Amino acid sequence: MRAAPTILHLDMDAFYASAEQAAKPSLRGKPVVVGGLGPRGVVATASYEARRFGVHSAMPMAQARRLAPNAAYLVPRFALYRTVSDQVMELLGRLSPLVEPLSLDEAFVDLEAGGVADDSASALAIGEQLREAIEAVTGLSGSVGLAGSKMLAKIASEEAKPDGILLIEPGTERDLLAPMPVRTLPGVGPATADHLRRAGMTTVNDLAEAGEAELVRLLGKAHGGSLHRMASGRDDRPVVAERDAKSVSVEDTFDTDLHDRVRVRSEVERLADRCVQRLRAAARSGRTVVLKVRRYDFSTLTRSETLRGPTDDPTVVREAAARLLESVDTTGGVRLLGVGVTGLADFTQEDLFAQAADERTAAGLAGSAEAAAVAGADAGTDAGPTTVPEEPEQESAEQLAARRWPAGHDVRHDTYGHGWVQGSGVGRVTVRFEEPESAPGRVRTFRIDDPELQPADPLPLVRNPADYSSWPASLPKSRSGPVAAGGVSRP
DNA sequence: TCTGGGGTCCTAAGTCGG
DNA sequence: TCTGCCGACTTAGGACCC
Repeated sequence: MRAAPTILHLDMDAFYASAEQAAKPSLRGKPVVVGGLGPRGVVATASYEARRFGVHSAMPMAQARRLAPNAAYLVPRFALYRTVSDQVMELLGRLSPLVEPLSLDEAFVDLEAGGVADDSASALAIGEQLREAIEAVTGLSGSVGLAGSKMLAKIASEEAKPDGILLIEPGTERDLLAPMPVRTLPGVGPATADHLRRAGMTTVNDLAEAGEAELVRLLGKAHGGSLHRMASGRDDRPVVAERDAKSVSVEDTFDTDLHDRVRVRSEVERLADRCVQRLRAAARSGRTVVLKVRRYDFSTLTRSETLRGPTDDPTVVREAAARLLESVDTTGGVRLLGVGVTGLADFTQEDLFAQAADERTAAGLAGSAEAAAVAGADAGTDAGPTTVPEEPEQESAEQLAARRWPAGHDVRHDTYGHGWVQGSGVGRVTVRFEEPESAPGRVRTFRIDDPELQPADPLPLVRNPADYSSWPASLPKSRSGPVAAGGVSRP
């Protein structure tokens, strides 16, 4: 806990849904739901208009459709969100070398380390300027929380939502926290909240008064201890700029459960290949291979195998995953499969030699020539969160149309210009022709194989953004040194 | 109508070596 | 050599986060 409220938490408001509304004028002011559209999809983000119907994230899509049948249902477009996120993070990087992104739409900033704020007044001023800058550059709104610790800054931005700013003055945090429900604290989810409720604790004050020993007894050393500190308003976790990933994993939920063992096996190998592609893209290698299986009844189990050394060889990972699958009973059906790698190491030249030596040994012993094959595969897949049809070869015309023309994706028509897919089915695709800065546009319907219609890249949400290249205006001298040493990357 | 995908951290039990 | 203890590591699962 520091003396001045100089930790800033930024949270973009209903990020995915707001980005879609900014991209599609006809959706502004309307309920928008972004998420997986398959039979097992869930809501990623609901616009505030959709939330009024009771729709919220993590809710099954089918339930959302019943609550808000007239909302627009869109598939997420991570490329667009990442572009906007990069713009936002670039602005944050101007405030401090210490920026800790939590996701595409959220980050902590240590304003003190940036030398841009050292008291409440200057922190508030910077927070307001930041919100203006984000709005001007991206067209979207974000909420800002300011406090002396990460926990309180995050609680503050949550309270400020939507489109607001809130500063928690040091000295007031205990009183502010006391009446809040335990779920407010980071690390308290449904299970812990239930546990605490059974012990008679429902508010943050209950936790603070229970004492550390009691919480440790209930929840264990690490969790109980940290919870008691949080409940007492104590949180000295630093803002950490760059942390290395500790694992890489991919998983797929299937539209219908898999029963065929051969099919299960081939899916595992496909996932292993995708996992390795990601691993290689990150220039890492890993030592422990993890297989995840979710069965028909939603019971989930994992099996792992630790190799003698780190690898990024697709054959090695594929075979390890296949071995792990042998120990899993899949009768009854498989709902989800996942393959991951942990125990990550930086990919080094030595690894390359070791790898090659291993492969020669393996080839020599087992006589397997393919072991040395290089997996240059780079399919550039961007599957998104949609679930996988069980039998691609038996796909209906409807599914085919949805795959070629995903709801919400951009298109360009030779005659009518830029638009987005409003829906598709029975050989037809419906397109609304509008752009981020146009008036709401008109809808037209085409055959799904209309040669004039092509998929298109998202357009920038703001065509000519205001120039923030010299923001914030007055930079204290302290910035020149630490920035270079701190190593925050700015495009 | 059930319940995504990508992660992190913690705990507990078993094993192994010194 | 036997026994006990400790620490490190592996494995599985659970909770939580966005």
